[in-house]
Order: sequence, then C-alpha cells, then structure tokens
Amino acid sequence: MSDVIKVIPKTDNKNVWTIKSDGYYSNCVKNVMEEEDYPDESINSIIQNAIETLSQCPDPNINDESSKTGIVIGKVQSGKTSNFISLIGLAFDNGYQIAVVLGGNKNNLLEQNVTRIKNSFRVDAMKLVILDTNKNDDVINANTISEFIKQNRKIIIIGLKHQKHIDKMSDIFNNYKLSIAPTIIIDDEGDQATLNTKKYSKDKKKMSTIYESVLKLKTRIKKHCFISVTATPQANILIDTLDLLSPDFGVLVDPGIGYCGLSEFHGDNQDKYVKVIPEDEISLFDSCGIPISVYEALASFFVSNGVRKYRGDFGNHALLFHPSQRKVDHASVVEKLQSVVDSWKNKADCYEDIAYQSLKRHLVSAYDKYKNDGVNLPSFVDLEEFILDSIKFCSKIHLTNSDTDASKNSELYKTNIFVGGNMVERGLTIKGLAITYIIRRAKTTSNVDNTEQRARWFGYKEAYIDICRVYTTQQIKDDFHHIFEHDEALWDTIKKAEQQGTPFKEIGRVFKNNSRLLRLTRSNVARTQKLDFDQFKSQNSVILDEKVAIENNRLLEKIKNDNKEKLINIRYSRTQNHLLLPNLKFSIIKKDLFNLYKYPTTGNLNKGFFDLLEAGFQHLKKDPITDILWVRYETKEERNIDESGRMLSTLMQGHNPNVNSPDFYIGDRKLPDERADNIQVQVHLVKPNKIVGYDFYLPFFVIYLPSKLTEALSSFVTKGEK
DNA sequence: GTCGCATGACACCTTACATC
DNA sequence: GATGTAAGGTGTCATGCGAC
Repeated sequence: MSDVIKVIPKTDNKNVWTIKSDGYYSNCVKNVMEEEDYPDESINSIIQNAIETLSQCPDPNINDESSKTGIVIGKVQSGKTSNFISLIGLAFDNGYQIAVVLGGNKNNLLEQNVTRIKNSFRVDAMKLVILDTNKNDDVINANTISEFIKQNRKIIIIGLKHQKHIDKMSDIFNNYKLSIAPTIIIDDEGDQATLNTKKYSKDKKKMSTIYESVLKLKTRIKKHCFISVTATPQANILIDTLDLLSPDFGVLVDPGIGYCGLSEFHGDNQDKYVKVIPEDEISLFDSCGIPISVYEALASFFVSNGVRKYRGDFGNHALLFHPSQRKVDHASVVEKLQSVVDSWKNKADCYEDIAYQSLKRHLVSAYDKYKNDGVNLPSFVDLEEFILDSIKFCSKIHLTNSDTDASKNSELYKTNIFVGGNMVERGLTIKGLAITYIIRRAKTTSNVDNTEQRARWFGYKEAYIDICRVYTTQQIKDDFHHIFEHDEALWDTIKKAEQQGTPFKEIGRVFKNNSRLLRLTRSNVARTQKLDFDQFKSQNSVILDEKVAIENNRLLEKIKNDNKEKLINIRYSRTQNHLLLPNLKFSIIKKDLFNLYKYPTTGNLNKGFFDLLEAGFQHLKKDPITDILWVRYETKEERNIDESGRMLSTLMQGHNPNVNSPDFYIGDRKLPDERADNIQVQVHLVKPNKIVGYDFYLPFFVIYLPSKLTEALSSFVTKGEK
C-alpha cells in the first residue's frame, strides 16, 4: 500500500485532500490487528475502508468551519468496531485532534467499546489520552483537555448515549480553542437513541433529549465529521434529508472472510440452520413442563460442543435463550433450564447407570439431526466422551439483564448458557455463540432494524457454521428471510449509487419489504409508505407559461427527431390520429425527458414521481420498454385549465361506442391495450379554452404502467410523506 | 357494512442515574 | 440497596379512513 494517497472523492471534487496512510496511530492499530492474527486481507480492507471514509470528511488542515455527516454501514456482528478504531487512528495521523465516541446507550456496550479502544491503541500515554465519561469525569473539562492538546497529545473521549454524558462532552467545546480543534465524532449504533424519536410527537417538544444533546454537540464543534456506524441504517436513510443527522455520504463495509450472516443463515440454506418450533408445543412460559424443542436445543448445544472438541477446536461455545423482554420470564426460563442441565450433569457423571439412557436418547437424536443435515461427523461412540465432557464443564445458566450481569462469570467457563432480553440485543458479542433459541416477537408488526439487531448468532463462524443452529418460531424464521431479501436490495442500491456517483442524499429512498408484518423502522422516528402506483397517472397541473411550454415541447420534439425512422402513424378515425414512438428504454426517456421537463410545484406529477419509479425498476433489475404516444398530435386538444395551471377537465378522452360511426373510437384508456406489457407515455398537447391570452399548447403526460409492474413495485416501500 | 391499514393514546417494560 | 424519575422501546386498543 502506498504511504500517501491522493484522494479524489467520488461525489464532490471541490474537496480533494491528501491522506497519509502509514502514520504513527494507524500503524499502532495495524500492529495490534496483526498481533491478534487478523488475516492480512481483512487488515487491508479495514484500512481501505477507513481511507475511503476519511476522504469524505472535511480536510482538517484547512482553517475553516465545516462539518459533514456520514454513515458507515456494516453487517450485524461483522466487526464494525475495528473499522471505526482504524478510522480514528487514520484521522489522528492526518490532522484530527479529538475523537468523541458515542459508545452505546447501555453501560455494557460502553464498557465493551472502552476495552476495545484501549486494547487497539497500545500507545504511549504522552501521545494519546483515552477517557470515558463513567470513569474520568473529573478530567473531562475544557482546562485539562486544552492542556493535553497543548502537550501535543491526541484525545479520545468515549461517552454513554445519555443526556448528561453527551452534555458533559459538549461542555468542553465551549472553549474557543477546543471548538476549532478538528474532531471526529463516532456514533456507534447510530440508528439507536441518537435520532429524533419525537419527530411525530404532538407534544410541544419536537426534539427527543438525546437528539437535542447530539445536535448541541455538533453545533459546538466548528470543524467536525459526524460518523454514524450501524448495520441497520434504515432509520438514518429514511429520515428527512434536511435533518442534521441525515448522512451526506455513506460507506459500505463488506464483512471480512469467514463472516456468516443473513445470507448464510436465512438465505437458500435457511432450512438447515433454522429449526422451527412446532406451534402445538407447550409454551416455555407455562407454569409447568418444558417444551421438547428446549431439550432439542440443549442436546444440539452439547453435541455440537463435542463435535468441535473432537475436531480440536476448544474455543468458547455458547447457547443463548432470548424468550422475551420481560425479566420475570427470564427468571422462570433460567429456573427451568437449570433444572434440566443439573439433571443432565448428574446423568453424565454416571453414564454407566441406567438413568443415562434418557439423556443419551436426546443426544443421539440431536446427533442424527446433524447427520441428516449433511454434517460430516464421526460415529456417536467416538464423540460421546467429548459431549459428556461439555455437559460436565457447562456453566450455570447466566441470567443477563439489568439485575444480573453474567459477563464476568462467563469468563470462568468455555461452555456457557445465557438467558436474556434487552441486554443481549444490539451491540453485544457473545463469544462462540453456536445455538440460539429465540421466541421473542411483537404480536403484530415488528421493526426490521430491531429484529435484525437481535441476530447475535451472526459473526465470524466459518470454522463451525455447520453445527450452528437457530431454534425459533415460523414467524421469526419468515421475518429473517424477508430481512435477508430487504438487506440484499438495500446494499445493492447503495453500491449502485456509489458506482454511478450519485450523492448519498439523492439515492432513491426505495426499499424492499415483502412482509405485511414488518415495518422498516420505528414509526416514531421515520415512516414509510407502500410504493403504490396506479395503472394510469394523468397529469393534473402545468406551469402556465409560454416560455416553459416551448422548452417542454422542444424536449419532446428532439426525441421525435432523434427517432424519426421509428415513428408510426396510427389512425383510429377521422379525428383520432396518433403518433407512436415504440420500444424506447425507460431509463433513456427518464434521462432525456422526465429529468429535464419543467413541472409545477403543485400537482400529481413531478420529477420525484419518476425518480421513485426509476428506483423501483432498479430494484427489480428492469429497464422496461416504454412507448411514447402523441395523442391527436395534429388536431391537438383544448381543456378547461385555470390560471394557476390546474386542469379542471378530464385529460383523457372517453370512447365513442358507436361501431358504425366513422368517429368510432376505443377511448384513450384503451390505447395501451395492444402493447399492454409496455409502459405508455401519452403526450397530450392542450390549450386552455376558458381563459384569454394563452394561445399556445402545453404538453401534458398520461403515464400507463402495466399491472405486472405495479404489482411487482408494491413489494417496496419508500419514505412516508407525513 | 366489512376489511385492511395507519395512527395516536396509553400502559408497561427496561435501563440508567440521582438520592437517600 | 431501595426508591423515584427520565428516557427509550414495545404492545394493545380505539379510532378513522379509503377501497370494495
């Protein structure tokens, strides 16, 4: 890799600056990754991502006030932390002085981040100061930080996403010198808690507390780049592009080699990895009895641990139960699981005893299921000793919620069972998670982002993916398959926009969502609506201005002239004489006509309509054949249009049913029938007939969409208008 | 009138934190 | 450690709207 990289950002050529990629801090981070045996390829890709991200941040060496907002999009459990740590190192080497990390809204997440950041920058304290709002309260003030800066030390402050913590960090930037120090702000899990949850509130307060605090932080720091880091960017992309947290740029971070996520677990092989809990089973929450599926999950957990040990893999092995968000449920599940594990431990201890047979049946059944799934296994007899060992050395059931934090106890074991709710969601990594039992789901509509973040079973599991399993309900299995399709399409859209150089804010906000029981994100943060196109869209308003009419007509004439040889005259009657230009590509007409046409600010047709349509077609990977039809192009038309340009009559002409009449006519709505699989753009040249002084013809559009297309488009959603 | 859907009000759960 | 408060998230229910 070259040492100095001249960066030419993809979308904004005013902002060219040079990035040095082998400075002191970057090398520290890189060395630690090497020590921790990251594959070379992964290290290079992490550094490349950091360069790409930093290149879109403001140049810290220019003395001006500027700020930008970006989003770094990764995959759940794909190691986004390494990426933003590298970014901080690179930013320091290139002139940034301070890094503020909003490290999650729970203490366990903050702690996880603090530990990771400290481990990644094993540098001289005289070069870098790492502080966190929980432990260094007395140092986080303008005076002390200014002194550190004077001593030429870089600063990282990691804070909890809570009002007081953020305000504490904000306060130091009241100091003028600090306020102009180039600062990079990392918002970890940036779709959670930071965005405005009061956007649609009827209260007087239109800003949620954390959002308000973050905006204050942003305003205080005169030169900064604010980077949201998340695997579920739906909310960030769906909020108003005028919102200060709406990203100006986005960077996709492909997961490294060996990552197993949505496509492995919930794509074509979902039946192998996801086991559906039968609906007629007794509930885990019943006062007595334990569902068969729980025994199955436990047995597959111990068998799979035995398999890994047999293969020489003695790493951590974990089982997670996520039954519900309620603490009372966790307690009852812990009790049930503990009773089973205790009894299995007793049986495993005396495996020659007849009592062992009942345990053995469970284990053999789990073994057979793995065999049936095509997992390469030795004989059960060869595995048995390893399996029983796993049972004997298994931890107590770790309750993981606000009452009890199991993380410390789990370090004492290699084989761990966890039970939790909200504390085992987003952000948290459970080492060696192989089996998950999850039945938590809203009774009605679930959010895609929240649901996806519960997938703690994703991660770098290539070495033992064959034995990983998820036990869940049919509904949750379906949810994840829909999310898999949604996520693929989302990445595709952003990648394509990147290749085409489309600025992030201009990417069509169209997303795939094929499930009626899923919405993309919380409705208090951002709303969506179905991509619902009618068969016909008849333009109901124009700019009533002769110059505009001439310009719009010129666009149409140019298309006509460029395709002279393809024009076909279609005569239905004496007065119904149309001109057809068949078989154009939608994308071409979009570029040459709809992008340039001048639309009124009111009315039902504007560039946004065609942008949405185009984004929808891109998702469908289609560029539909489109015909242009100049309707009654010689005689033209007159309609009742008011002075504001609003069409008061019906634009489309009805049929003349008299078959014997020389004026028999099928009607404008039937014109697409013979070529019903194509889009038809009808051009109606219309003059106002009730107001004087407007003696010119204005082109109005009628857009016909084939039902196949409108149906296919209805599986997508876009930003809500309200 | 029925159905599906969006929306808002409200209650409850979970978490963090301040106070005693 | 117990208690109360603030904040964010989830779930349920009533209501209203438009399509049929």
